[in-house]
Amino acid sequence: MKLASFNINGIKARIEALTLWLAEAAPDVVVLQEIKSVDENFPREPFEALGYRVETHGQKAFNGVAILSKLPLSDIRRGLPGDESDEQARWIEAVVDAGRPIRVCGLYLPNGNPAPGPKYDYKLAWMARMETRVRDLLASEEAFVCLGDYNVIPQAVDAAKPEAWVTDALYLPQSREALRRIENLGLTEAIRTRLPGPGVYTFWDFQAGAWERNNGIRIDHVMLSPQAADRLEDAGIDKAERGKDKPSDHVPVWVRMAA
DNA sequence: ATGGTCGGTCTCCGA
Repeated sequence: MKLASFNINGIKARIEALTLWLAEAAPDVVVLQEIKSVDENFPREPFEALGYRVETHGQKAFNGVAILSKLPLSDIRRGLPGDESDEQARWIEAVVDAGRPIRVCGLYLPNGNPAPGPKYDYKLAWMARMETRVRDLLASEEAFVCLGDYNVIPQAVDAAKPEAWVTDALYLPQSREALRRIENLGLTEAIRTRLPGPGVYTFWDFQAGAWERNNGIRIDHVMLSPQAADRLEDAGIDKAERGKDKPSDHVPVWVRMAA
């Protein structure tokens, strides 16, 4: 089974690039971030035509996540637990009924800039809530995967120019520490196990010729529970997508698991 | 040294 994550930066602008990639990469399940659409306006048809079930958790203009799956889904949940007042659509999860079930959590972690400030406080609070959710899932001992746009550069090796990020919410020590707290609960980051770097990136800014200069960062991650890590076969990054027509600023990341 | 680009949208905000 192949699972993927792709921050598409607007579903309406990405229908063509996304359908072309899906036809070529053929993931069984893909989680999307930044759909920037309400559920009612999400263009389901082109994806259903490719054999995908479509589950969205959208909001107007910003954020928004989705799961596309060729396999049946159950226990679909929208929103990260822990704050009833949080209206930002950044978390969706479901159990994929593969040969053995696996829970898939698709996440769009807050950017947090400018830091310090209320947006950074929200990022850190959101990460604390995610830590709680991961603790609860680990206690269940089920196989699960948390994948998406984490908006955290884990280490200096994960940026072409780490010195340019030292005051940025994506790289501040507190952000990286919060990410380590989650990972150190017992998760395995699948992409790094196969592609340790340096020079392995998942995002290149639209500005200042970042792609042409390979001025990238690694911020899209795939975290596996111990039971899921046992089933990891391969992982990768579809870097070529960034060089195609009308690309997102992120590229897809994927893992292949034993069924 | 600093400006540069996207997407979505109550013409500027978020990234």
